[in-house]
Amino acid sequence: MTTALRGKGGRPGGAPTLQDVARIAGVSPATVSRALNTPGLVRPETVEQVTRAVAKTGYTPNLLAGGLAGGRTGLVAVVVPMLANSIFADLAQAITDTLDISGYQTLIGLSAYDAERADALLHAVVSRRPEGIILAGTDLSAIGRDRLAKAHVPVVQTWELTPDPVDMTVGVSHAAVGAAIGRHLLGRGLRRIALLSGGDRRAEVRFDALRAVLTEAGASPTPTVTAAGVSSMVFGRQGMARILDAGALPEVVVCSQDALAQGAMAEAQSRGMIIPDDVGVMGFGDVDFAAFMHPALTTVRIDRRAMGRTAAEALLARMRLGVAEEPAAKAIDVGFSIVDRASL
Amino acid sequence: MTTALRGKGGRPGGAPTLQDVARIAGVSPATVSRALNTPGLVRPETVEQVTRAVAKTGYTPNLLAGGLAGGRTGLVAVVVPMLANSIFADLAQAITDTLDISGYQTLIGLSAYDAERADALLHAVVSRRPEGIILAGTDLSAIGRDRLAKAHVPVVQTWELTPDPVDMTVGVSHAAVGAAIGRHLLGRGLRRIALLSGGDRRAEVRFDALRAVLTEAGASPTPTVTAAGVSSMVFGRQGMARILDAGALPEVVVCSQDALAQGAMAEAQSRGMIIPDDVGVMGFGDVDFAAFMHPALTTVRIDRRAMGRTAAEALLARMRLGVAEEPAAKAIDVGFSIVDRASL
DNA sequence: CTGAAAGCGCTAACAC
DNA sequence: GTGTTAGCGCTTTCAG
Repeated sequence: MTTALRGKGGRPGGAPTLQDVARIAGVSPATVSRALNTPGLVRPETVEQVTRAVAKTGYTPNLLAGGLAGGRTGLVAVVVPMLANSIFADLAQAITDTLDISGYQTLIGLSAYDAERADALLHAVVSRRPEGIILAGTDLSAIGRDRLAKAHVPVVQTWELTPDPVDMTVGVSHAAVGAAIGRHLLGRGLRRIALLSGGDRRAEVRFDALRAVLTEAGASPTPTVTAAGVSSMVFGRQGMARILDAGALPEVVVCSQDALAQGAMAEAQSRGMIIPDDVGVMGFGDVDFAAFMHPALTTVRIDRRAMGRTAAEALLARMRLGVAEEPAAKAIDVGFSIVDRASL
Repeated sequence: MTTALRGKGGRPGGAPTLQDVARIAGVSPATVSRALNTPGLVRPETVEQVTRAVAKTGYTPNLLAGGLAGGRTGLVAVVVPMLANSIFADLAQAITDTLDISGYQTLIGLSAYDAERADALLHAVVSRRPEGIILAGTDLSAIGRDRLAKAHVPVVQTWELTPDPVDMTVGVSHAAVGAAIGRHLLGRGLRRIALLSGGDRRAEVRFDALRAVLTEAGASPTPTVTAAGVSSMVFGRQGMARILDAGALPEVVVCSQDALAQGAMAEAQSRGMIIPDDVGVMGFGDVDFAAFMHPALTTVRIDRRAMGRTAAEALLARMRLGVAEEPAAKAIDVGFSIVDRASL
């Protein structure tokens, strides 16, 4: 198992070490370390010598050793369900970009919407001793929570505003979104409202809140069609077909994702219906994309890039503070907005 | 800077160590290490004792220390330009999933299509001593190549079939794609062909090859419109407008991405044109998505998931082989297919 | 099958 | 400013 990593001095096979650099620069290893990490504490000429020796040897620091010795790994772990979902790709991207500026590297783990996977992943992740952890859209089992707590590391849970965060949470309240959608539709005088759900837990939270608002206002019943599956657009189309075939044409179909809404619109249009005149469609997620696909689509806008940035910044602040301290804020609501281009 | 990572025994603050587990289990640290990593070499009862001690202490191995001592980090680095682009999100996802099965963790780095960023990133990445590196859609500068070579680690370059790979390459030949598109269109008797390019280098490679095929066949000139920008759909729409406004209606508009094609179709449709009767549109990339958006869209299908899997598997095989050996194959062409639903 | 000993490459007090 | 001295927590020969 003697890989290229191993080997003695630096000559045959093994990567050059701090020692090698020190020898060539004619200084002690400690000085090389300082010249590299805190050049302010070293005489400029010495730094220069070290720099030359580094160039000559092609030295690359070993952060495993550095992290072990110094207690700082420069690593932040980000756990998302999957990258193929643009929500999490955007979040991960924004988080990575933000952390990068502060010199942290991002270790991304994919939990696959699976609690067991998430637990195993958390174990693996904590083994790398990250200085902070961001969980996006990942529900935690009891043992997952426990692992995180034991890691003694700042944790930010994001996407959804978690009711009882392990440490901190940054996101939106999906119940608030649902209620806002309900009030918005009622405010427009709409009563016959159909729901098309992708079936994920957060969609249910939104729709529950939405139903509550409608019920309270005495609005007509709201049949819900659940269309879960791999391709949201395809299922959106099928779901819309079911709604339209069911008789009683709704004034508006509220979809739990923009992709679903797109499929729904495609189905309506293929039947010669005009949106929003014949039927309104409402989405959720990425307003820019959605609006482009159909200017008459109303949707809920959540700025994922901003959310990712906020989450990362909250984590960084917390890391500076130290885990022992109380965080400045346990929860940050980044909010949302309803973008209505249809005048439904 | 004494973080929670540091501290002595395991009592106040610091995470429990192998030592702690050993003490509680009443065995030596070496035995604990074996019980955890190579349980086959340890008496079952001993393993049991260790397992209990691990549970009792809530011990999580420190992979920094493990990697440093053992020379195996269990880490593979994946560098992609960005996650917000679904091509790379899909690739990264497939790679991560595949590596996960073999027990490797994925360190994802974002190069932002920027050679300088990529160089810095590579340095940071190599510092973590990954056992393998996958570069997806990332062009390498001379110094980037050098860093990689010096890392003495298996490297797979993917997405594009790199002409002169550092180590191995897995992907498609974009020149072959372009030529195939050309032959396909000519075969359908089409001559008035417009090109709508997103402006990236690989798109240019495809279009150069496409133009060459057309020219050789004596096909009519092919005006190219370049529409680069943040939102491909919006630019696709604008680009299509330019093409349509330019006069001479083409029989088909070839777009360098599906998103561009979508925008182009939206523009054509908004002008009351029927696709593909009035004008054909051809895309590139994600056939499922594209086909759904418009059944009359012809596109080039590249299976990113399969590509990611193949790249990861090639890397794993190479890692087993050892960097010293010659790889089984320096290049693997995963191919593509043209999906024509329009009968253009 | 298990223990003792020797590092892996680097940082961090301390001295000088 | 710079060198010396100890480890960080783990794996791994090498004995037994």
